[in-house]
Amino acid sequence: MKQVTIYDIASEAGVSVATVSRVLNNTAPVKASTRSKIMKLIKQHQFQPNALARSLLKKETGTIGVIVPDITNPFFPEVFSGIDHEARGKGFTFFLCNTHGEYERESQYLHILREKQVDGIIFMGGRINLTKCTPELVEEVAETAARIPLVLVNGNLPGTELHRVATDEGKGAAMATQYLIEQGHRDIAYIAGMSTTTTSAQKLRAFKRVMNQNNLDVPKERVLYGDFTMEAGERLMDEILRAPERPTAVLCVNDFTAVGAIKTAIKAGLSIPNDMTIVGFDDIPLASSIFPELTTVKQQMDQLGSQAFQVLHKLIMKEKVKRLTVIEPELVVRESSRELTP
Amino acid sequence: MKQVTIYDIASEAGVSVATVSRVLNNTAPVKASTRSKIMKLIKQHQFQPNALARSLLKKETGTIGVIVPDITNPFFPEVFSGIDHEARGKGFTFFLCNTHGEYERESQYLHILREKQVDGIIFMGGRINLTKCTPELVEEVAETAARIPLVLVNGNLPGTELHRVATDEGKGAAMATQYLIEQGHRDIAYIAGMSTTTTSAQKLRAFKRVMNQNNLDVPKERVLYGDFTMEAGERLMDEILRAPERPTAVLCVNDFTAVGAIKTAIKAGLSIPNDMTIVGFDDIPLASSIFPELTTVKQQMDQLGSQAFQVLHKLIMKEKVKRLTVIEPELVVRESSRELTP
DNA sequence: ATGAAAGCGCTAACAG
DNA sequence: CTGTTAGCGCTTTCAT
Repeated sequence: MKQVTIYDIASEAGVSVATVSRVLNNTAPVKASTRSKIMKLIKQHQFQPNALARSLLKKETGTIGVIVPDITNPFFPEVFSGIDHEARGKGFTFFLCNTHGEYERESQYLHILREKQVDGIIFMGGRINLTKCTPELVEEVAETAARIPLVLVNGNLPGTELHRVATDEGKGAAMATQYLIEQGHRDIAYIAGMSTTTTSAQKLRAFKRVMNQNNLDVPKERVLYGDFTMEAGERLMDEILRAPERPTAVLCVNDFTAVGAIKTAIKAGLSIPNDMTIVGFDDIPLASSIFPELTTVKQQMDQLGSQAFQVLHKLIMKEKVKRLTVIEPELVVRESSRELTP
Repeated sequence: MKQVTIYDIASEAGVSVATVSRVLNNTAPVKASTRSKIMKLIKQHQFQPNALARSLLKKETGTIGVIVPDITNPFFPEVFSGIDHEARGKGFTFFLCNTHGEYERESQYLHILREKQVDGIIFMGGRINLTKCTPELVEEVAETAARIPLVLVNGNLPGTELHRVATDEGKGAAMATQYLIEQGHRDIAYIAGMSTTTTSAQKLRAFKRVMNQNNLDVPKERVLYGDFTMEAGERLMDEILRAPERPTAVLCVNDFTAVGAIKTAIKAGLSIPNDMTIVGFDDIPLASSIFPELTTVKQQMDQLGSQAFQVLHKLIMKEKVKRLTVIEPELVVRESSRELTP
């Protein structure tokens, strides 16, 4: 089926393409009679202007690229939803770029998005979460950002001046640790993620700091490294339970890990929170779906998304924006934690 | 920063744009020396061809629209992931269109995707899951499909001949029901979704059929209607528990509902599966995250996605494809169900 | 092996 | 109020 163009409409209406364009965009007054004649033809032929042609000319596509490491991880759909919600009505459409955390794919997408002339890019996960990222990987993003508005979500690329919006994860971990201590816990373990990852490292640092401030020691064996998955949580909790002394509380780098930890603990015959307090991080929907409901540090994913879009939008509009937008974490006490009564 | 074009490269290299285009696309032999000269310029200026211009000409964008009702529902990211996985390497990029199940937004996106000249559309949720959909809503999709390859996932629009890939949900429900009966259950309740929805109605029909085939009655009060959410599951289980007689098993329209049901049951002091068997549907990751792990009917979401893409791709390539692709459901027995021993 | 030129479908001056 | 025309950046004959 051949695409009908503005020319077809114009000639059939006996006017010029300019006139049709005018009624399409309401960009100049058109005599009511010709306008309605054109409108009728448009309806009749189901004419829809070709956005490519328009974008080519206007140098804007109304399209934004969203790069995520894994759309299957509920964290990202929540953020996406926040972006979408905020953008709704502003007429943007989103390319969803799933990278599986592979830097190679991130590079590809950065490339593709530029070719496709997106108006902006929101970048999450992968290389921007590394404690040390290679100069080439950094440079690539910086170069893209020099041409296209770009904002980093929950990440950073030291040495660059990129715009970013991020949860204060250190603060969140500190809050959780403080809470645990106030509840009487002294022997607390931390189940971390990969140590190469800022999201894990920041929390660990905050955890240790607060412990030390309270004159509590963090022996080496109380920090276990996993990979953010439920399986890691299961495995590491198993390790914890196998040790001669068992901590009274376990702080986890994220909710998945915490859920895995809880499962293993329960299967081992413990009662949560009676025998052990377990705290997560993120507050993904899963956290409140399990039983016992998880005490966790909430990242406001929707806020992360909507703020990211707001910043990006200002960048696109060439308005002034501050470099860093911080989203406050929030401790959500539910059922997996309790006060330690000796 | 002004975009550098093929003209800039051409003039700087002292050749015509045609030659540059040829090295870009490897579409005709170019003398090695000029080729490398051009290549160097391309690297140097970080030149990237404008995909809009190319697409305008070629009439293909390498872009596909994916319409989902709610990206926050883990079912859809799983399907998306399947699509993405299958499409990887074929060089497609995806517009993710989140409709919140609003028909109005579905219409908008159908419109937008056409304007943006996507090569194809994958449609899930919303109007295609209605037991009766208004003719206008049907027509709109049919009209789009007449111009752009389109496939329906887990849905249908009676009266049209659209391509679709879908799980045999009726069969899944039948399998689950049969399993329950074989396990000795006689008094089984079904927690449904909205009755206006095919995904709920099909399962209910299958449930009743299998019950009847086994000479079992399904009294009215054993079918409860909710809205697919965890809250509905909680509320309806509450209702079930409040009644004088309690079923020995509950079949749920989806996993969310089942999880809600389990939570309420546990809070009411029941032990699952000892006091009651609960079965879900879908097998989203949540199903195996909770404790006890959920017995459920697995929809192979990744298959749904990859098959949908395969069908769409053939449609795009104008190859022959069969109208309907069925994905087989699979009963996954885990911990929330048990044999009824009198 | 390379260049000239004609569009792809649309918008935006510029002229009436 | 409306038409003419020059591109937007690229690909693709058709020549050379």
